[in-house]
Amino acid sequence: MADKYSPAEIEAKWQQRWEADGLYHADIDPKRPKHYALTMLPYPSGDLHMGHWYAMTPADAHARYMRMNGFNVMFPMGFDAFGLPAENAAIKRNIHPKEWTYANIKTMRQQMRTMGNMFDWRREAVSSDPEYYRWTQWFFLQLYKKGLAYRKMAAVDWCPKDNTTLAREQVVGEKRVCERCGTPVIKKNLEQWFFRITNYADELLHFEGLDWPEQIRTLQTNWIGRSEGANVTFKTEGGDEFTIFTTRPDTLWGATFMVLAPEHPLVAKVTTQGQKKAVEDYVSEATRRTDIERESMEREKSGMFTGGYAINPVNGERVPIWTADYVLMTYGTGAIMAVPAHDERDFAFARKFDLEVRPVIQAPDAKPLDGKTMTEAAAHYGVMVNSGPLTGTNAEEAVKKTVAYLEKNKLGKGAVGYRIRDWLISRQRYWGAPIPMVYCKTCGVQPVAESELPVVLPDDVEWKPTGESPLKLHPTWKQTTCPNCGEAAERDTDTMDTFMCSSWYFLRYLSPHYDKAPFDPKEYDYWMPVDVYTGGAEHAVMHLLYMRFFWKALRDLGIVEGHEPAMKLRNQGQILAGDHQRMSKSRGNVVDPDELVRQFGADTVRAYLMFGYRWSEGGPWSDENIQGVVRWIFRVWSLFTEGAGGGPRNTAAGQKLCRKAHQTIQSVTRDMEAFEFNTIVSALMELTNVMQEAKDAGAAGGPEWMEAQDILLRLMAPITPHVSEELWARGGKKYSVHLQGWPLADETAAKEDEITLVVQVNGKLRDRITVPADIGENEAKERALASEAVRKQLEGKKPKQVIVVKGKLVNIVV
RNA sequence: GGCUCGGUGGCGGAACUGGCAGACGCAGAGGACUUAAAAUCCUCCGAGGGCAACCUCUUGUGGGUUCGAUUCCCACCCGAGCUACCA
Repeated sequence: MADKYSPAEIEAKWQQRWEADGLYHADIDPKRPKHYALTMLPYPSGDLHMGHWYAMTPADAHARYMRMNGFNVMFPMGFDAFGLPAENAAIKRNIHPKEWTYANIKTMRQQMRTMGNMFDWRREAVSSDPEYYRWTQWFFLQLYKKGLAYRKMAAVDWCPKDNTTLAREQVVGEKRVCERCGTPVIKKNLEQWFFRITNYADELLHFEGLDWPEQIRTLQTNWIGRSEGANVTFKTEGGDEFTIFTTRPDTLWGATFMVLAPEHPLVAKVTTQGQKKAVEDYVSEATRRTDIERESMEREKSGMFTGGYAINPVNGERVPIWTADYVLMTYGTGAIMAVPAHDERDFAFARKFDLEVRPVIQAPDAKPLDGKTMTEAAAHYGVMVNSGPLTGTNAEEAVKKTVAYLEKNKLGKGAVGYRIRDWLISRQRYWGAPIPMVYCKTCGVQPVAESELPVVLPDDVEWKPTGESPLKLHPTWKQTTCPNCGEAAERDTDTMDTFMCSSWYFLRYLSPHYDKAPFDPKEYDYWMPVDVYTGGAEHAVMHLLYMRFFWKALRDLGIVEGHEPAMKLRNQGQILAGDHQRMSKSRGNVVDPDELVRQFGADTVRAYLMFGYRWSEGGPWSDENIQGVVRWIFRVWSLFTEGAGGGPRNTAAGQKLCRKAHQTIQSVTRDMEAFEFNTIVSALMELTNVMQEAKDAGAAGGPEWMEAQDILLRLMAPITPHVSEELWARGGKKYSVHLQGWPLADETAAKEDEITLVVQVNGKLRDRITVPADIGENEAKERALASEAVRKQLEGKKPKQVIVVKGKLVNIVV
């Protein structure tokens, strides 16, 4: 008698059994090839939501697939527990961040267990544990010693709501808002810690050997923003040298004024007595403007003539020097030559202040440019005109020849500019790893001794943000002694950007409790690098870039080997609410996975998330579509638990089933490799349908039937681990289905012996004929020409050409 | 403005290397079972025309290459993401 499919019962049962047996423990085993499957770890900001399920369960399915293929698979999980999300949630509820975070971790751990994933929980790492952040601090010290961490005063991005500085990468969107809370950021002059990610700008552009999505590589490449050009040294009339960066050295003869950033050190010096007041006013206004909300900033050009002049080194011309805030102190040299005829921004500036526009590049087939009448800059390349010795040089070589000319005459040289800035890692927040540095009145900045780590984050702090670092307000915490001279000194009271914690978490999974180093070298040697990394594309220029930088820095420190931490990257899309909006509590459109698990079981939720969407795309949640998967699992259940049904043995049906089963192995295997889970589930549904047909035809119980059952359960095991295990056990097979090998397709069995040949006339479908699969070209042609429908179409006309595509079609051209 | 990705039935989505467009599902229609409903099962299901065999149209729009284009090329429209005074 068939009993009812009861997911709640069987899922709990198997989860307990797997746990008790340590079925998913990943231990070093030199006899088996390893596979490190990593999925991005969650912030413990509250409940586990649909996005976590969508990211983690297909990743789990793939990890399980690798395991069935003979790999020793490690699939660890942890919590990115420090940082703003947890802290803000805690503030809102007036609970201490530590209490809130650890309570959430406890709940989320339980929720994650209901997914039925093959996480090895013994390897769990929590970044807010002292045994974890001890090593985050240790890494900071290593970077500091290598000169990759430095402190400087700079105009930095500040979030007025979260009361902290942010890295450039964490300021997003048109309105330049805080990545976490959406508040427009402002600029503040502060002394902060930075990591020299710019040292690695060039290397980070290289993705050789990495199987990463094009999209991520493009985003990172654009973010790094490499541009080639030249540095050219100009002299002021007063004799001071200053260097400008340009990507268009070929326009050097068209420079009609110079622009210095308002913060440029030379501004004060070149300013004449007559312009002094006006320039000082402009500079202070420009500096103040960076403090005002960015939103109100207009694109209208502003600037002030300094009264000073520079000498153009290529032609000795006297060029006026201006200062304007459209030139940024943080890019290039903070100074430019302005070529209004060929640069949009310079053009707008020149028109506004009535400065000369002089064309020096001419497009070959266009009317000669006239600086007086031009209405927009001509930014294209072309033939150089009015350019002294280089006049006549054409587009392809103009830039190169100019650089060569500059170098030969010692006027400048080729140079490369990058858009990326150093990574600002200081945060004026409580819930993070304290920066392990000490300030001594006599010895200056001193690193905490490694033996003193971790610098423990105190609990008894007024942790609500005030704009000052909470640790600064603690009565005693910051008081310490100088590691160098032993006199009284003060600790750094900022904490580290949580992206620092997540830049190395995959190394901590190797040995989360190891206390001699950040990781156990034995584990490292076996498991690293990460073979497959899965997660959201929104981390393209944050976590995914930081992580690569961090790894390269560790490599140069001799801590790790190899150039990249994760070889293959796959991104999932986002699950939206049914109304195509992002799920959010404020919109009230959140679908609770716990509720769905109660209603349908984890297997159904897993299978639906894999079936309903192209994984890389995501899409809106649908309560209706999940019904298809509910029915499918139920049909599979019935197929295995109901009696074989009577009827005579039907060999044709059995053969068809056998063929379908082996074809399904082929397609599911192919799609697993490609992370295309939706077509995996539909292929499994098709196989189920053919099994039903075979059963109705009386083939149940036969050898093909038994084989198909075996194949279906193995193929389903990664997708729906619980029901597969249950039906596997009920079939009297050896525990566990998850320890079985992935089925191998028998090519001969999968082969069709008859195929449908498409017959076209002039590329239009006219007939379909059933022929033996191995039909020869000539015979196919003959049979097609013999077709009734074709003869009707031809009306006696002679075919001009007949194209035969083996196994596919015959096209008759008249 | 720049870069990137995408646009296929009422809906989610298939289509491997240029070769039957719409697999697999959802929703819908009709039928079986039932006192009835739910569940389940069977049939139909891109649009238009035709009693029918069948014909015509159809993968954002317009061109092109090809025996043949959802797939390749060009232009344009629309949407999403990233970026934005980066010289």
